[in-house]
Amino acid sequence: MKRSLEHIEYKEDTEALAKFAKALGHPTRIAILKHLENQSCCFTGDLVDVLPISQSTVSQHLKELKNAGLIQGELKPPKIKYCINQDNWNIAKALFQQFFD
Amino acid sequence: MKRSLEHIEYKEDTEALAKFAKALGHPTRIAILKHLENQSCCFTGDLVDVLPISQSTVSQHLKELKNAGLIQGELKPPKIKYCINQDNWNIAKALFQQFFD
DNA sequence: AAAACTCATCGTATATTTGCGATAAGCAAT
DNA sequence: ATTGCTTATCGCAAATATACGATGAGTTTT
Repeated sequence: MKRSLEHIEYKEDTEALAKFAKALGHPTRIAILKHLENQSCCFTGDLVDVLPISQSTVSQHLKELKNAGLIQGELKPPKIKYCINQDNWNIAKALFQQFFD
Repeated sequence: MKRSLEHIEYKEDTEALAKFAKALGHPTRIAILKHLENQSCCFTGDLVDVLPISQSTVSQHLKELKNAGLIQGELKPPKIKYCINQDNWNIAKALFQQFFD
């Protein structure tokens, strides 16, 4: 980008929807969320077993989903249990529903 | 990416949903689609007037939405009339609905 | 204390995305 | 034919995203 200063601004809902959509914009992350929907929760290792990518890459995708607010991690030493963040999930759901009429 | 060969494969629905989500993953493109939903159709110039970015950038975003199948362009010389592609829109809608339960 | 296990982070390489101005392409009107 | 209008494409620069192996941090078990 040439214009690094001055962010382009949009309405709050537009930004929020785009942010959620962006987080969903990779098949690995869709696969992770689908898995979490079934299992309701799971550990990172479970995902590494299921997905055709390395552990570090899985971890990175989890981080992005966490940043977007779609999932949350809970410490269950020595593992970490990931679940869908229901509050934000419902917000995302509502935004997409509204968007598609 | 280090592994440029051999694409990682996911289920068809997962790939399709991710592709649509990726296309929606930018506020400008959300804004464009929202505008098209209201107006049902519009010209590129209308969007350039409304959006805070240059004409060439608007054109690029339109191209991406077209590649994703979410919109289609119709020649109305000397302008181009863009509309939502209802068929694919409905497919996307169904995929998101199903995804969010 | 040491070894083992689980997961995140770092460093790196490459690909893709985003944005702009400039230019080209297509058509309409003069 | 030339001009003007509308939109796409090109060429570039900078930012982000994607992926990996290696390493680190934190626990648990031995």
